[in-house]
Amino acid sequence: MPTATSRQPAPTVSAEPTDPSVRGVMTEDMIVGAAFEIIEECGVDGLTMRLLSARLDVALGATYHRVPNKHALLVLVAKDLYSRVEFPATDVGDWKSQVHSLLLSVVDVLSGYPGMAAYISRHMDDMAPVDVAETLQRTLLDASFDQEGVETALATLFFYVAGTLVGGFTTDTSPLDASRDRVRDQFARGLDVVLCGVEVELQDER
Amino acid sequence: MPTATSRQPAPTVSAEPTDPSVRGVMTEDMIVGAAFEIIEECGVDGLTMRLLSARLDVALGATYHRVPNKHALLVLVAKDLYSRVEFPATDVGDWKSQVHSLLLSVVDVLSGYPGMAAYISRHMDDMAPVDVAETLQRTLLDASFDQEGVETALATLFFYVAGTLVGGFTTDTSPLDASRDRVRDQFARGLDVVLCGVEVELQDER
DNA sequence: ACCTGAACACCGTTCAAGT
DNA sequence: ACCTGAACACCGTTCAAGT
Repeated sequence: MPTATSRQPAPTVSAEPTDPSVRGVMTEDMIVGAAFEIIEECGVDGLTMRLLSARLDVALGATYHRVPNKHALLVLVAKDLYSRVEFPATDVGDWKSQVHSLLLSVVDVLSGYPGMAAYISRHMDDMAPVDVAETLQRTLLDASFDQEGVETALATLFFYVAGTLVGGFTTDTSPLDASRDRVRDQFARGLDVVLCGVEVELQDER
Repeated sequence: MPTATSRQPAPTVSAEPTDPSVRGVMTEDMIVGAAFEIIEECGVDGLTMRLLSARLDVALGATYHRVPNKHALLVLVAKDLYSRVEFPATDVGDWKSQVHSLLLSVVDVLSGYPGMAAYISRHMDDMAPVDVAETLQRTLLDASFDQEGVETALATLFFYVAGTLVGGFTTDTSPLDASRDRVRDQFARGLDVVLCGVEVELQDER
């Protein structure tokens, strides 16, 4: 039975580079975990290789021993975030509700880490959410869109989501959960507007 | 007769803070102008107060004598860019085509300055394009939207535009004009999809 | 193999000192 | 009033040196 498929829970990153049973080693997971904490509190702009090292209680060089640079670290962070996105069941609801809940999950996952979406948007080459994109594409194709329609719909949805994440949620430290909820609701309403436009586009094609 | 109203052309910034006839003074306009050149070539990330001062052939402190800090400079740059946006005539075409051409002008103006849209998105408090927002609001109200509908439509369009600007156009130095045109076309198609959804929303209200 | 910490080449911003 | 340039407090990244 095809149910909702979330991937994995917390900081899971690639294969184990070092045996975690050994005491005193600093794994990639620990670095990514600490990075999450800092980004949550101070945003991506507040994430500093020095601050990160201090929180891990190691020297600056030790962090660089596990992670080649800050960008690579943020790629790992993004990958981990994507693994938390919940993919809706393919047999429940129409394509619109499936796309709606998938993208709402994306926003929920990313909106808790200020500046992350902005960083991802600026580095789409390295950090594109391929699973999400492929799922969206499949969903639209199953809904009998043709290739060109899928392309337009995907780009439109994509830019709408990116815009909300970058512009809607304060990129700096926003301790106001109330405003986050308001933007979330606004996003959901606007998403339905966009999906409505996509549907009309679909009807024109058939 | 209400025709297309562009504001002013190139680097025009506020009132004159110093008499430009005096030799040897460095006006705010000169700083903003040099900033434009650098952003065009190197993006906002490549704009450095030192590089800017070097291009103006003055010491670092001289730049800070005219402009309080880098953020304030970018606010001036944004204001100047907004003045280049072309506002469509209110008596030609329907509301959809008016919104379409206004937002296309916004994209045209901002897409030439890599990283600028991303910076604006992160500092909406200081840098919101008020004229554009007000014009959009009036256009939608004239098209018989109610207050709530206008709000949703505005937010949706806004986020879509922001997403395209931040994600669609490479934020770094993109010497490929071909890809810029492709993204522009894609934006225009997606914008029609969004406007289509907005129109259906309007019909539901009436 | 893993970690340390000084060092390098940058930033934005400030400010005493000059003209 | 306007400008200079050294100085401060940061960055990301590197790398000889230790264990």
